[in-house]
Amino acid sequence: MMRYDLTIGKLSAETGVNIETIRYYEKIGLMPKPGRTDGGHRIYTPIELKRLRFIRRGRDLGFPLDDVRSLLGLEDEPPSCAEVHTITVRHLETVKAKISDLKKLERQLAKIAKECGKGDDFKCPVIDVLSAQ
Amino acid sequence: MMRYDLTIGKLSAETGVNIETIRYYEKIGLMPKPGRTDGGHRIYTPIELKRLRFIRRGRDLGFPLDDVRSLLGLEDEPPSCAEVHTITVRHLETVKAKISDLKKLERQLAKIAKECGKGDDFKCPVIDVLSAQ
DNA sequence: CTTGCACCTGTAGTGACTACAGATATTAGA
DNA sequence: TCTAATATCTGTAGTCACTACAGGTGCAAG
Repeated sequence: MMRYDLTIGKLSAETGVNIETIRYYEKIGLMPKPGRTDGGHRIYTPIELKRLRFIRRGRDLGFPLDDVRSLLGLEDEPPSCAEVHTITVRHLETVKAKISDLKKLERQLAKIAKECGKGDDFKCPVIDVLSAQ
Repeated sequence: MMRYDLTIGKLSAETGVNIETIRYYEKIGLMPKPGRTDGGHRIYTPIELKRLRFIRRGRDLGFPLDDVRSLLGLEDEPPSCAEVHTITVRHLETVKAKISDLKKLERQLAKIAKECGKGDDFKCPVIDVLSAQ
């Protein structure tokens, strides 16, 4: 007899979230404790599928799990749009800051990489930069 | 009698690397085991100071510790300029990839953040995006 | 000689998973 | 119905690069 329940494997396939990760989300309280078969296997409902999709999208947008938790309304109540806005803008700022840091890095690396690889082992510009007093 | 030896605290102040981090580098073999006072405190030489500066600069350039290890020549021999070039270019590529990922994120976040915060709690665009089927 | 700071070791926590090991459940096919 | 293959279970440890204790000892200045 074929079961139409959502096993963890199907949930994983459906959402693209690793099985281990789903269990991890349950452990940290991001996903609810699901029902179980007589044998102890997890079975999920479409509500839980929706929730995992929500989490997945949040993660795809780079929100840390604590933000996702807030967005899900697990802290206290579902957040107001203003609260959501605050969380989103704050996250956007950290993304921007990371980009600017990485661009600085990129310029430095590109500069020394360009000099490098020209053969002279006794005066490598990368090693020079790293060794500079 | 004042000692002119480099204690771990001075080394830390000199390089900007945390004391705990210095001990961690020692534990993972990135920094050598230094001399000790009779009482067991670490004492460093200028050679070790130079090495830590090298590591610090490598980290500032975003190289993972394993790359720094290679650049220091701790794997086998000191790397040739060509090897250094390979490591640097590979790192540069991952930096570029990260930037492009983050820019994609930035655009998505900016777009939904702009829609959001306009007051309507029943149709928040961020929550909408996350909840989309 | 005391006081206060620096330093010691060892362990656990961070974020967000991932990777086992060793056991049990379930399902598809014969 | 039995069996073999696959799926899932729990629990722990590992990843990266640190950081943060706790509880103890060393050392230098006044």
